Amino acid sequence: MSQDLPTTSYALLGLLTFGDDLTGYELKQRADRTLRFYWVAPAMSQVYTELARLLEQRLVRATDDDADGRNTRRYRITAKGRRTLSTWLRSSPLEFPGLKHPVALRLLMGHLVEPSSTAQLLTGYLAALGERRAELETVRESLRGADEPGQPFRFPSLVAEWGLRYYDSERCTVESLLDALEDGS
Amino acid sequence: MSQDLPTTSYALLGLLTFGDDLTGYELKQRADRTLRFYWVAPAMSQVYTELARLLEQRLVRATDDDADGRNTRRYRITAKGRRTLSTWLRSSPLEFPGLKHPVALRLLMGHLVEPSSTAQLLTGYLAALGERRAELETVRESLRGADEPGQPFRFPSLVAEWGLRYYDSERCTVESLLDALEDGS
DNA sequence: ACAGCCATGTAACTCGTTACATGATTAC
DNA sequence: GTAATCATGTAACGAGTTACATGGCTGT
Repeated sequence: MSQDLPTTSYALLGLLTFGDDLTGYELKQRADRTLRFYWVAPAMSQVYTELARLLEQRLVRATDDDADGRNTRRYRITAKGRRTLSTWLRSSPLEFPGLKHPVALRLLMGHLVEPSSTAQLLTGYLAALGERRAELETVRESLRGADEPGQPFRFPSLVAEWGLRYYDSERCTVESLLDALEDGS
Repeated sequence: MSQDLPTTSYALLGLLTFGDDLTGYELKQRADRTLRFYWVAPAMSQVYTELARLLEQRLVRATDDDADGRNTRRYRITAKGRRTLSTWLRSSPLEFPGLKHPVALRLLMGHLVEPSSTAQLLTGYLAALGERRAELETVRESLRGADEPGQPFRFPSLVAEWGLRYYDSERCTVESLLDALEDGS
C-alpha cells in the first residue's frame, strides 16, 4: 500500500528529516527558505493538504499541542516515512529539470515590440535576479557552521551554492544579451 | 472584452507570429522545438484546447482544408491577436522564472542515502544534460542564416543561445559538485 | 485597541496531464 | 498490409492556486 506520491509530498517530507518537528505553518516557512529556489513555494493550503495525506499514509505522526490555547499540531516523520523517502530517492527515475522562464518567453517575441521594451525587460530581470540572489545568499549564510561534510546542513548548503551559481550565470548571460541588443538595433 | 489569458496561450499565439499558418499538429511540433526548453511542452490535447480558446476570442482565424481528405484546420494570427500579444508583452509585470529541479531536490536529501547514490544521480544528470544540449544545439543550427539583427529568427536564436549557456553552466556546476562529494565523503 | 503574525482548514476553480476515441495518408 | 506519422478532438483526473472562514497570541 501507498507508494506513488506527488513529488511535492516527498519534498515536504524531506524537510522533516532535519531533526526537528514542525507545524504546518513552520513547514511552509522552511519551504519558502529552501524549496522555493529550485522546486516550488507551495501555498499554505497545500501544505496542510499534503500533511493530511502524509498523515493518512502514516509517513508522519502528529502531536496536538493545544496547551497554549492555539490549535497547534506538530508533525514528525515516522520510520516508515524515512523508509519510503529513501526508497524513492534511490529508485525514482531521473527527471529532467523544468524551467518556466517568462523572460526568455518574452524575448522570443522581441520582434513584436520596440527594442527599448525588450531592453527594459532584461534590465528589470537583472534587478530581480539581484534581489533573489541576495535572499539565497542570506539563506546560505544562515547554514554556516553546520555545512561541513558529515554535518546536518551539508546538502542544503551545496544546493544553495548551486543556486547562487545559477543566478550568477544568468546575470552574466543577460548582460551579454543586452550588449547584443544594443549592437544590433 | 477578453484580456487575461493564461501565459501558455500567449506563448502559442506568439509561435504564430513567424510568418506562417500552422495546423494544431504543426504548432505542437514548433512548441517542442522552442517552448520546451524554457517554458513547457504542452500536450497535444492542450494545444487544441488553447487554439479553441484563441479562436473564440478572435485572436486567430482558422481555415478548413478538407481538400486532401484529412480533416485539416490551419490557424493564422489575426490583427487583433497581434495587438493583444504586443500589449501583453509591453504591459505584463515581470514574473521571476520558476525552476522545477528534481536533481537539486534529491541532492537536498543526500543525507538519507549513500554517497554513491548521490554521485550516480549527478552523473546521470550530466548525461541527460549532454543530450538536451545537443538537441538545442541542433535547433540553433537550424536557425542559421536568418538569425542576424533584423531577420525573422534573431530572437529565437538569442533565446537558444541563452539556453545553451544555461546548460553549460549546469554542467560546470554539477562537475564541481561531484568533486566536492568525492572529497568530503 | 489595533495591527501583524501564528495557526488551521474548506471550497471553487484553473491549468495541464493521461487515457480514450477516431480516422486518413505515407513509406516500407 | 502494416506500421509510422498526420490530424483532431473528448473525458476524467490531479496538482496547485486563490478566496473564504475562523480564531488566538504578541507587541505597541
